[in-house]
Order: sequence, then structure tokens, then C-alpha cells
Amino acid sequence: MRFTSDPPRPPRSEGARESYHHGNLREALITAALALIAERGPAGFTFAEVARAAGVSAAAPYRHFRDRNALVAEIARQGFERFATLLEDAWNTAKPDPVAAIENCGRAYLAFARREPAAYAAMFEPGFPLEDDANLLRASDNAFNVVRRAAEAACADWRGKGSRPPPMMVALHIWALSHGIAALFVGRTDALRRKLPMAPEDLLEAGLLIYLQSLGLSAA
Amino acid sequence: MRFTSDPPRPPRSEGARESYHHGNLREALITAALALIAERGPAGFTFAEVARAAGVSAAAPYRHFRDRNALVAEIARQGFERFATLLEDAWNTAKPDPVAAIENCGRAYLAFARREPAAYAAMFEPGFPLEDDANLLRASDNAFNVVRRAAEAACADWRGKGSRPPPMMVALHIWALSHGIAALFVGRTDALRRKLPMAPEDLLEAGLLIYLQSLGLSAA
DNA sequence: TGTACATCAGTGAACGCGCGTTCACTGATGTAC
DNA sequence: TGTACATCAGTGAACGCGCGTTCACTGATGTAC
Repeated sequence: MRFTSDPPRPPRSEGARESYHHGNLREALITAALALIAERGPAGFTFAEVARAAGVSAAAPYRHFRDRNALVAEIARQGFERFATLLEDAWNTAKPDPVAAIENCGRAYLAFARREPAAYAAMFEPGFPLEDDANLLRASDNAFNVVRRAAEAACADWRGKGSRPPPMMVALHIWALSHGIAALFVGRTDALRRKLPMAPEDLLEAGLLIYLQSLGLSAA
Repeated sequence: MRFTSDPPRPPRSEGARESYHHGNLREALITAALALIAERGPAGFTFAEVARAAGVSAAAPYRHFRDRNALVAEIARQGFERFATLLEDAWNTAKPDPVAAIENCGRAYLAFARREPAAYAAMFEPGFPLEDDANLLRASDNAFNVVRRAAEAACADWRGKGSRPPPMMVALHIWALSHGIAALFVGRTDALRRKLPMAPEDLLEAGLLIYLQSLGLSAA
């Protein structure tokens, strides 16, 4: 039994490349899968295909992931973590002003969907359940909680007429509108994209403003 | 060359069952595929599997659909047609009152997603492009146009302050909020479902009311 | 009304292919002493 | 510092399987006369 007096070794988990048999294959598989998802969607490739794209034999991925779904779930988990960080930053940038903070979060939401469509697809349209992972649930909670906190701050500032809106409801409205716009107009699904008269970002900002105006928060 | 003096034959395209080799296989394949989609999602089955589920050889479906994607695309097309009808009815029920009509459309939107999750999934998360079908585009246009018309009626009634909102934008906001709630809280994706404090229908109704209030249309 | 023919939906056998998965292996790295 | 050993990531061969797709066929229905 040894104490934690490990000598300083080069970090293996992050940054190390082309050293051992392959390098760190785990990350390479994730990268390759993200590229395949971006091209064909979360259901558009096989486990063997990811291995091939990473330049490795078809048996190699089994050392790192139980199966194809575990790979996609891990991509979703990491996606939710980056997503939460992005939303967190957006919230912190304009924290004192709830309306500005919520708009910032909306912009960050679409920015993520635009910059990481593959991760976004794995997170919200994985093609299989993906519930049973505790880490994944925690990661998605973290992301949602940023919006929930923003909604709470907004409702605390509330000075409208009528009854005070429940913060959770407001958070869900914000999330649903953001997701709706992202799914319909930013992703690969072209269901309605062609009839957009404005950028998705502007559409979302306008929608949030109109909505928040009813809460007595925005002057319009 | 004959004139159209055909004798009255039993209608073959609709209603006929268990008569010929199989009956009308085309509809049976669609039904079987809907069941498979409901169970495993739009990407969770093979062409051969649909044939098996319909009690037919693996070669039979080729008489009716070019390939698996053509089947899913047809399901999406028919889905959009039923969807458009449902929205149309909802709109007609309360047409003179724009706010009531929009709320009706919202309820109809979620009712469709709830009653036909398989068709809804094929329409909005088919797992492949599905753009190139003119009939499908027309069907999805018909559905969206109902909401657009409702938004135009609402904006015509507009008596708020500030500048008049463009009807197309309002229609897109309504659609996006509805789709966001449907995708996050009604479908099979459990990303956030567990934290819902109210029924999706109530969440959507509240969101639409708050939104429409800003347009000077709703009193609450 | 009856007969001969055309049509066409579904059959089942056949094929090549790539996938998922396992297995004993190999060879580079880490570690004890 | 050197050596022997343990660890463990990736190999490549092997397997059974089901899929996609084609093909000549068959047999029920529709139609001409």
C-alpha cells in the first residue's frame, strides 16, 4: 500500500498523443464518432466504422466502451458538461441584470447547437434511451440548473401585475423555446428551415424579450 | 384507347383487406413501421424487419417502396397531413378569437405528439435528410400555414403598444415553443422530463398566454 | 357468360457483405527490487 | 541504474448472423373479345 507520493509523470489522460500503441484511443474514438454524427446523425454509423475512422482494429474499441451506445452516451455526457460551462459563463457575464443574463444564455444555447451540432444531436436525439447513467443525469442537471437559476433571479426581480410566476415554469419556457428553435432551425432537420425570415439567434432573442416583457422585466 | 367509363369496382386503394395475395401491403408496411418506430425510434429497425412484422417475405416491400428511407418519408408525409388536419380543426373551432384559436392549436400540437409519437418522430427526427420529396414539403407547409394564419389573425387584432409584431415571427415563436415542449417532455427523450412540475399541455398554454399578453392580446 | 391473355403483387432461393463479438496473442509501458 | 516481471492496450483471425438486393417464378385478379 502506497501513499500518494507519485513521481511527476507526463499526464496521460489529457494531451498525450502518438506515444503508446495508438495514443489515447478513447479520445480518438470520441472525436471520430463526433465527425460521423455530424455527417450522418447519431444513428448513422456502426461501432466498427468508428474504429476504422480512428485507424484501429474493430476489436480495439471494446477496451474503452461496452458498446456503441456507451460511446454515444459518453459523447452526450461530455456535451452536457461543455454545454453547462458555456451557459454558466453566459450567465456570469451579465448576472446582475436578469434579462440580459437570460438573453446571454439564449445566445449561448444556440451557439452551442451551432458549433457542436454533433454533440447536441447526441444529447437530445441519441436514438436510444440513454437515461441510466448517473453521471449523464448530473451533467444535464448542471446545464438546466443554470437556466433555472437565471429564471429565479428574474422572478425575484419581478415587478409586474398579477400573480408572481413560478421560476421553474419560467425556466422550462426558456429552455423549451431555445430547444425548439435550435431543433427546428439550427440542426440538420430541414423541416421548416427554409421559411426563416431572420437568424435563429434573432428569433430567439425576440421571443425571449416578448416573453419576459409579460413578467414585467423587459421594457420592450 | 378507352374512355373513363369504368364499371363500379370495389375501392382497392382504401378499405380493401385480406383479399389479394396479402391485402394491401403498402398500408400494412406503414402500420408495422409505425409500431417499430414507437418502440425503438425512427432508426431502430431494418427494412427486412418491417417485412417480417407485416408477415411477408423480405423482397415484398420493394414493390411499394424504393428503400427503407422512402417508407419513413411516406410515414412523415402522411403524418404531416393528419397533423395539418388536426391543427386546422383546432383553428376553426375558435377562429373568431385569435388567442383561443392559438391555444387550441397548441393543445392540438401536443395532442398529436402524444397520440402519434411514432409519426411525430418520423416527421421531426427521421434520422436522414428527407427534404427531397415535393409532396412531403407541401404537407409540412400545410401544417405550418395553419399556425401562420392563426398568427396573422392575432396580429391583425393587435392593440398593444410599441411596433406591430410581424406575423411570421409570431408563428415561428408559437411553433418553436410547441415543438420544444413536445420534443423535451412528450417524446421518448427523457432529457429533462423528470423535472416537470406540470402537464406539458399546461406548460404550453401558460407559455403561450404569457407570450400573447405582450402582444396586447391576452388580459391575464 | 365464358375463355384466353395480360398484369402485377408476393415468393423463396441465392449472393456477397459488413457487423458484432470472442479469443489467444503481442508488444510497449509501468513498477518492484 | 539495471533487470525481471506485471499490466494492459491494441491485433488479427475467426465465427455466426442478418441485412440489402436481385431474380426467375407463381398464382390471383383484371380485361378483351
